[in-house]
Amino acid sequence: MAKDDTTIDARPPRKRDAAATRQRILDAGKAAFAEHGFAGARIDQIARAAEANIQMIYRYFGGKEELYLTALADTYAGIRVLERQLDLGALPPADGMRRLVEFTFDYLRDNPQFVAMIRNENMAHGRFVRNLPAVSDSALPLVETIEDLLRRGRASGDFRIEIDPPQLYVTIRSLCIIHLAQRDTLSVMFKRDLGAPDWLAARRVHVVDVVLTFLMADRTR
Amino acid sequence: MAKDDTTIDARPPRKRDAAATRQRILDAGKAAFAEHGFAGARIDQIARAAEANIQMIYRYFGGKEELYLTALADTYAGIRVLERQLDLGALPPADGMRRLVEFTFDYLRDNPQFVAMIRNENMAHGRFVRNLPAVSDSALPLVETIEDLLRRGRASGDFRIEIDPPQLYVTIRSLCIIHLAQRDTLSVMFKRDLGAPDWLAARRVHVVDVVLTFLMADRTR
Amino acid sequence: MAKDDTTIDARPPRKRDAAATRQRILDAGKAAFAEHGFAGARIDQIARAAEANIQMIYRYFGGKEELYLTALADTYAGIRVLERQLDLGALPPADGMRRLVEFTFDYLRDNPQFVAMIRNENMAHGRFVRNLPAVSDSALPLVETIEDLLRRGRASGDFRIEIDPPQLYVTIRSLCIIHLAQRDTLSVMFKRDLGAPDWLAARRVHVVDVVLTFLMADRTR
Amino acid sequence: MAKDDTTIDARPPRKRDAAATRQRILDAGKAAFAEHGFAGARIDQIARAAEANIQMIYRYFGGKEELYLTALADTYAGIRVLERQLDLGALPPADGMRRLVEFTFDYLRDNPQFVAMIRNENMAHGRFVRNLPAVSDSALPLVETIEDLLRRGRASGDFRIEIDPPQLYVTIRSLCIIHLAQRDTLSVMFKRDLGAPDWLAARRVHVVDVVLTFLMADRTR
DNA sequence: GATGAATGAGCTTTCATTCAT
DNA sequence: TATGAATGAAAGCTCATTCAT
Repeated sequence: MAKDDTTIDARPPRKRDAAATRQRILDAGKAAFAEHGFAGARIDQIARAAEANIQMIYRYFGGKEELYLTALADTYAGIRVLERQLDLGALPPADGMRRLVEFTFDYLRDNPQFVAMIRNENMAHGRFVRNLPAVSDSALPLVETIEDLLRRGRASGDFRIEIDPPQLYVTIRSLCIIHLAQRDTLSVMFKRDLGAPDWLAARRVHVVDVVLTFLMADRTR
Repeated sequence: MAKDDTTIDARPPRKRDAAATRQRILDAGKAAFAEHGFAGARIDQIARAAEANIQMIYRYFGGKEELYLTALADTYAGIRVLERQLDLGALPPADGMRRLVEFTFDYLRDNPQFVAMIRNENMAHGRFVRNLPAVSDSALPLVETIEDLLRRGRASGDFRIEIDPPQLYVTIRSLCIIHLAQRDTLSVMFKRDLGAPDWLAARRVHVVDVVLTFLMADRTR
Repeated sequence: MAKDDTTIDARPPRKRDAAATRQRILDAGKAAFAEHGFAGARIDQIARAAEANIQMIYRYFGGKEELYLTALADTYAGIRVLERQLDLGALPPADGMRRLVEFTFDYLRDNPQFVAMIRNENMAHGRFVRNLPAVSDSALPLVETIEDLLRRGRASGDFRIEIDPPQLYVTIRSLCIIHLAQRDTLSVMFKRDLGAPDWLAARRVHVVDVVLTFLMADRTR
Repeated sequence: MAKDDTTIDARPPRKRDAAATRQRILDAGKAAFAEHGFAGARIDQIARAAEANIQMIYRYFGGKEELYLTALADTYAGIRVLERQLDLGALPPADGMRRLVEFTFDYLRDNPQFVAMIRNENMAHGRFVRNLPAVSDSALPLVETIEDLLRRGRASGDFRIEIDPPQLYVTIRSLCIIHLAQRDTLSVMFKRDLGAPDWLAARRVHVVDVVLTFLMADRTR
């Protein structure tokens, strides 16, 4: 009946591993903040979810705010690492751009906590994110990547437009994130679930199409 | 008897106009919810901003939640009305589409409370918006408008692509709203203010370009 | 038996008198702070003692610290008023001095909260008292009174010593307060209760004797 | 194997000396209790100040309360020892009395922790001090000393007054301690620092004068 | 219609203390 | 002997809400 026949109590006696406890708290915090925002997340609920107790949050992080900051930094760290591993320099520009869009789309789709944290931050008017170097420095490599793709694309004749890299990235980001960041309102509006797999698949194709068409279309005719 | 009409009363001119008081509360509520979200907004602060007192909120709306719901409905009502007045049927399809994009862009730019309420709702997983017919019914005329534009555009040869109207609208919405909904994080990321007038002007041109290019580009070559 | 025969419940239904509630809280606060010090006093216990609830403390005073400050100021206000009513100018200098000492002795004996608050403040290194004008200005009239007595005493030949008024007042204060401020330690030390009426009576005589002898003794012989 | 005697160990020289650790904790405790009182002192802060950790406090003393008791007893032990070494029996009565007052004055001035602990105890209504034989027995030799001085003084004609020895000692103590025990309130009141060296020097002279004048004055004239 | 008084519920944070190695 | 991990209990404070004029 219990999950284990031989032991009476399935629960582990007591975790005495600081790193593990800290990590469980951080994970629980990320989940809670993503789900409820900074103000809405409850410190005792995070502790319970982490199978720890409240005081451990204070011991390991200092307080709710510090835990949030850590969760935020940790969340941003994820995409940063992957973006750097992309290595689009070896691909033909159109392929590289397609790859970048798809990566962005997939990453956001697969990391709802990241999307949620972005929302939190904008709700708080960037109060915390403003002090995270991980965020304010995250654009540079990305912009350089895009710049390189655009340059090579124009050189090869694939891309026929001059475009500010940040402008382009904002567009890519917007196309890839809107159905996640505003999933509920849009889903109600269109009476379909914008998080459903088939819809996501269709949108992925569409988004790539929009971006590449924009870059490659012949406007001279 | 007590209050004498002819004497100058030292007391501040207490508004005895129920409708006006109600409206002031609603406006203050919309501002507060937009600024701080549902959880973050303070009922007493709303009362003070409305130059009313807390109990009036309960009298006129029933509670914080009901006030929020009213504020939400009211906020959504605004765009609905304007969307219906658009009357794009008379314009050539490309012009109509440009008009639609520009209207969307401008409306969102000029109504930050609307953008903020969308964020609130998605943070709350659509808890309130789900029950607002004003929202769930708002897409229909829009979809019909787009359908009409697309049909006419394909007929005229201007538009060379088959596209699901909701998909297109999500794209338009995304391009027009991202720099507002995620203004703070993107501004930190790119070290520039995405709410600045010149940036907005540039983006407006870009957004129209992206949409129209997508629809009009010749993919056959 | 109960205060009213016809009602079942003797408790008043609910106090709706703001001033009375505020006063009850202040009184309870003064008692609690005197008894347990700032850190030791409990906000909920004060509320209960005042037959109010915690939130009223915040409503009327702003917080524990502000309540303490008010209690402190209020406590100091008491002696200030009485000191000003002393009017020793009409008495012969020796009588005036005796009167001052006796007043000081009696006031301190009859106002244990004042003595306790002095202790609190010194324990807190004057953190709160420093910002109370009621305290820092309280010495001036007193010093002037003493100065007048000393001048007149020297002129009449009753007092045969030159003495700094603050120095004298510190001595008077010390003689009158020590058995109260350090009642417990001294009582343990001497195995008798220094708060007992007969001991107090004896000390009162002694204290007056010490001060007057000091002022009037003939040191020339 | 692990720890090598001949190699320089990078680790800080961990004290493996139980007695030394205990002493450091006790010293830190005395300082902390003197500074902040029993309730205000923090157990972890004491541990840190002692360069030990919290658990050592429990190991060596049993808990906060027991540490406080030990600190209290230790503090009282100091003055006891010195008082016994005074040996005033060899001095002429007036000189002996002067010596007693000066010793009391100097000891209190130089041992602020003692003054502070007295305050703590009176704040706690003697809860701890009551059970310390070191305190309740401390008066006896002192009273005997004073009795001897008074007897000899009256015999020699130097002292012209009958006075209860405890009464006199309370007066001496009061004159010597007030500016220390109530330094902050009195300093604020008189707008001068009662702990300043020159003020202390002046008071020392004054205090001796008050006591000796009281004892030696001719009241018969 | 409007307002001061009162309250229930909950939240973050702190502190002394004990457990396990 | 020493230390990192964990916990029970409570404290101060805030917020939405209702009561009584």
